[in-house]
Order: sequence, then structure tokens, then C-alpha cells
Amino acid sequence: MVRMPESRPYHHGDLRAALLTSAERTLRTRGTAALSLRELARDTGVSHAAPGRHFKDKQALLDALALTGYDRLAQTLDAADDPALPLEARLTALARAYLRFAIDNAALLELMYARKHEPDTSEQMAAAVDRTVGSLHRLIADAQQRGEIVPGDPDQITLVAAAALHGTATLTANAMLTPEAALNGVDALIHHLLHGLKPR
Amino acid sequence: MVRMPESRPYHHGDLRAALLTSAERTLRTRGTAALSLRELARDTGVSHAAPGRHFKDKQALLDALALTGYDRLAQTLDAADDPALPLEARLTALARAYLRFAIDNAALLELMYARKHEPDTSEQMAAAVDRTVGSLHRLIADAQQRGEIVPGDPDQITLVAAAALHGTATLTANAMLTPEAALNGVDALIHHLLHGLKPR
DNA sequence: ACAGCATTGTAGTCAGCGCCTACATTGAGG
DNA sequence: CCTCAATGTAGGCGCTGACTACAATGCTGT
Repeated sequence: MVRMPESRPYHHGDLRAALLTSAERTLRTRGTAALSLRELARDTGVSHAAPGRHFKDKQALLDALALTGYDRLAQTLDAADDPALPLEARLTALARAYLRFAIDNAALLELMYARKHEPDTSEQMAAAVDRTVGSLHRLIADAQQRGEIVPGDPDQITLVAAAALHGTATLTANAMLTPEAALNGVDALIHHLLHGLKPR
Repeated sequence: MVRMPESRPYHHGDLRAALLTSAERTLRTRGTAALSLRELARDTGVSHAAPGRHFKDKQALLDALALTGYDRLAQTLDAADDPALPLEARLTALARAYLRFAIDNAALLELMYARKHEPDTSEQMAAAVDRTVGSLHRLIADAQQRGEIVPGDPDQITLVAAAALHGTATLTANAMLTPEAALNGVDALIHHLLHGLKPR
């Protein structure tokens, strides 16, 4: 029995990467719930058990997907942070970048923030989160050093800012706030965050 | 010993409520992913198709569950808001109540904020969200009227506060912040929110 | 060059799931 | 009382994730 000449080689080459790419595509177009390992395998032209060689179970693939998301987010935020800008503008730009990411990658963000990662990847996840918050933390620390932000535990201050941004982002990603409303509200959000809600 | 002729009657009586109760129990103890209609039916002692009479599909049950969650949350927040308190204390109490709910009902909260509700329930969902934010909105409007909060679109101001609280709550529910850290940070969060991050 | 072996693919199977349909039991209203 | 809608049961379909045994491949040491 002769082998079909134009059949894919037995070994895919880089199945792991192909699966991740295809998975993110599905994630973006049809949501997390529509992601099935078997369909992923079919789309990639391999047997239904092949993904198991690269991801011990479905959660492992989702974790890997989340990690790539953190990489992209950290990179995005890093690129968006311009230390030369005055404080309010700098913070606004960072917030905008985060919001954009949240809007453009809602399903991925949901995955990144899901609290069901496997134990062995949860430390990588924590590190990724730290890296992500890093940009904001640096910004706060810089401003504090210049006396442009109140003194106090920088972690605590960062948390306040992070919570406000994260809240806006998740509200938007979960469709409780339209992208337009969120983006339009960013300036006011940052302004109020810096100047406070109480009259001065 | 006489054979107990007490095999459950053919008709359950209030299967819908029983399913919701059992579902929330599973949700709390084993998470959303572990929730199966068939297991739910088994636990409740009915056939695997019986739930279909009360919920047209799994999502319908999840939606119903989310709605009860909103009811409880709105009630909790309403009870926690004491208009007699001075602004900062009043806001702090509200924030604490929200955080407590988020910590105690992490999985349920995830369901409430998931953006995959069926179209026909999404309006009820939106109304529920409005009702939930109502407490905060009233608080802000009150304070604004007394001149204790800067003038401006009250919706916009509410959004700032809501984002900060929501951010803290989701960070905690997603285990990116320990419950202790979150609760300890509430006072500082509200303080900074009211007084701003910039020095005065 | 090539044998040995870990890696990475395939094929088949299993139990569990959501959902569907056909049928049985029940209680309430004409 | 008798119908009939509501609510439960039984069975089945196609899908899923996970497991296993086996086959093809390519790397590594000699």
C-alpha cells in the first residue's frame, strides 16, 4: 500500500505553537466555551490525541494561552509608558493602553484572570502578573520620588491605581461598559484618581 | 421494619428552587466547571432530563443563578449603606460589604459578571446591575449635593468609585490579592480615592 | 553508518456531558 | 369525571476530555 505522497509529514514540526495560534484565533472569534481540543486538532490536521503530547490537559493549554497573553500585555504596557510625559498624561496613556488591550482581547483577558490555573503554572502566572503591574509600579515610584504623588507605601498606592484601571478594564471586557464609554471616561478617571473626589 | 413507601412523589413539588439551591452549593464548593446538569439531577433525585423542564439549557440555569446573586448583592449593599455616617466612613462600609460578598461568593460573582448570558435574560441582568450600582450612585449623589464631593456628572463620578471597588473585588475574587490584603487596604483605598494621589 | 531510544504522532476506547424525542404520571379546571 | 397542560422518566445521539497501545520519526553515541 503506497503512501499518499502529499500527506502531511508524520511529525508536524511545531504542533505546540500551531495549536496555541489556532486556539487564540478560536478564542477571539468564538469565545472560550467554543474551544475544544478535538476541534483544535482537526483544524490543525492532526489526530485528536496529538495535543496531549504538548498539553497534559485542556487547562494546561489554557494556562499557556494566558501566559502568552501576559507577555503581550506586558509588552504593550511597557511600550505605552513614556517616562518623559508629565504625570497625568503618562498615567492616562498607560490606562488607555490597558483598556485597548482589554477591549481587543476580552476573552483572553478572562482566561488570564481566571483563578483555576494548575498549581505548577500558578507561580509563572504570579510572576507574569507582577511583570504586568511593573509598569504602573515604576510610574508610581517615579512620581513619588519627585513629590508628585503623596508619600506612603508605594505598593499600596499602586494597588489603588491598579484597582481603578483593572475595574474599568473588566467592566468593559464584561460588556457592562461600552468600549466608547470606557475610553471616553479615561481622562476623567485619571483626573479624579489624582485629584480626589473631595473638593479642594 | 416496614418498607418505607416514601419514594418521592412523581412530581417534585419545587424542582426549580431545589436545582438552584443545589447548584449554588456545588458552585461554592467545587466551582463553575464542576457544575453539570446531570449531576445536579442525580443529587436532587430526579431523572437527567428533568431540569430541562425548568431551564431550557445550562446557560439558562447559570443566568438564573446569577440573578439570585444580584438580588443578594443588592440586598447586602443596601443593608450596608448607612446614610447617617460621614462620607468616608459611609463609603468605606459600602466597599467592605462589597468586598466581603466578593470573597464569600467568588464563583458566583464570576457568573454574574460573565458576558455570555442569553439575550432574553440580558436585560434583566442589566437591570440587576443598575440596582446593584444604585447604592453607590445614591451615596455619591447625596455627598455631591452636600458639597462633599466635587461637582460634575454624577454618573461619571460613580463610575470612578465603582471601577476602584470593582477592581479590588475582582482582583480578590481571582486570587491576585489575598482577602486579608484587600480588606486591610480598603481604608487606604477609599482615603486615596477621596483625597487623591497628588499631594495637596 | 547505524542501533537504540526518547519524542511525537495515530487509532481506538471509555465515561460523562448537553440536548433531543417519545412516553408516563400527575393535578387542575370545564 | 375527563380532558389536557405541566412535569417527570427512559433512551439515545453526537460531542467532549482523557487514557491506552502502538507506529513513525529523528537525535545521539559509537
